[in-house]
Amino acid sequence: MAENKRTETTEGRRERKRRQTRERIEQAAMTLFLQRGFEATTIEDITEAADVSKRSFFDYFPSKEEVVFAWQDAFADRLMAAIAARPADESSVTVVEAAITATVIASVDEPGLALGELIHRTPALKARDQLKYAKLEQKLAEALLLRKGGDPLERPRMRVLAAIVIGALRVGAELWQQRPPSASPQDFAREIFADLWKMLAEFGDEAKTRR
Amino acid sequence: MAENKRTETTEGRRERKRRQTRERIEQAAMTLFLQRGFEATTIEDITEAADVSKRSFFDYFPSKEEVVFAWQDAFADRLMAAIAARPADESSVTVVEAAITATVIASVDEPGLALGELIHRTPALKARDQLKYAKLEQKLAEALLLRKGGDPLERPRMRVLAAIVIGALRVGAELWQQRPPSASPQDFAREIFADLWKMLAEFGDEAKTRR
DNA sequence: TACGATGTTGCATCGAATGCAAAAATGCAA
DNA sequence: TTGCATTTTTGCATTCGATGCAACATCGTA
Repeated sequence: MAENKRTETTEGRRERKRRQTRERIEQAAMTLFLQRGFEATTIEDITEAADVSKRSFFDYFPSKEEVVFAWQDAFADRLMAAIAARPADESSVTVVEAAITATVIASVDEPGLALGELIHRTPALKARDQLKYAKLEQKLAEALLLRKGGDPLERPRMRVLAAIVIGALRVGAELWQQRPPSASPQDFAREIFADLWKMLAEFGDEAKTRR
Repeated sequence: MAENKRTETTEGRRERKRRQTRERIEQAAMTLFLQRGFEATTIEDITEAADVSKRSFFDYFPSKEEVVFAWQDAFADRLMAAIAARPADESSVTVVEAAITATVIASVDEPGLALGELIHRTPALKARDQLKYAKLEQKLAEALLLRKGGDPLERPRMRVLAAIVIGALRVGAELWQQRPPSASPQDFAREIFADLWKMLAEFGDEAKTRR
């Protein structure tokens, strides 16, 4: 396996080389994917470009798709950390807005946001992408529930809140790609959330005063 | 190689046999999937059980996964129809609740709901499953937007509403599987939506009266 | 230095998926 | 019925992703 938690050992040449190789594979794969498409790139193309054996690829990544999504675990981890960092007495709504905004802003420069196009036009990747959102939603719900003391009655409620917010994140990500890079991510996030809460209130009222 | 002018005739034996074969493959595949798992079932297992050649499988389904999800197109179609059937002056909230409730009730007896377990424990299928929800969400948003006259300003709003409702549908589907079959689907759907709208109003208020 | 642990590679193999062309089944008309 | 065109089914070869295994290389350390 990849990362091994070695307590007192200095990172030797082994670990360094391994990390370098991993990065070389990742780099080569990304370049080729963006250049000629995901399906049109074979594992052999990648390993040749990265100068490793075809077999070694699977020592670093469990599948071709995982290369594309490897970076995305970082986002989920950051989000969890951002949630944990909020004061305990804040409302769920406030927590989730602050945490997501902070995480998005911290991740907006990362590579991977450029992959949106590639993912969008590759069915297999699109499916995997949605799965990522689902996992994120699950984690978010769990983290929010934890703040509520793990009360089982709050569970569906937090699941729905997570679904709403991640849904907004997805829609927001789409809108972001269509906007020229003029607007700052801060303002954009603020606006998205303001709209979201307003909509929620409106939909709630609409349902309340109906019939 | 002239164009055939009389192809629009009645359904002959050809079409009938083809549909029968398709159903035979589907049936065999489902049985084997539920019996020994998705990955553990090869195409050859299926085609042997269905008594067709291995090659013919791909004449009927583009991939192994598609067999599992073939039935799900029907749900989306029904939902679209249910939306179209609502009076034009109803609010989006009312429309979406009525349409989804009707569609779920009409589909609750179908095979495929039994597949939840299988899908849940097969990563490849889980990804595909999420993609299905994404497509459904997209379609729902489009249908809702159409009722608003296609006003581009309403677009993000309807996208978010669709995300919320489909999110609730996902959570609801999970909860449904955990409930004993004592409660009727009608009551269950009513309860889910009542909770949903209440939550929306609460989250909206929470955001409004904050800071 | 020598030994054990870890990393890398080649090789064989399986299974999904596609292209192609021969063979079989079907529909149709004379 | 028979002959012919169209569609369907099948077998075969091939590509590619993925896995298991064993030989080989590299590295850290006793």
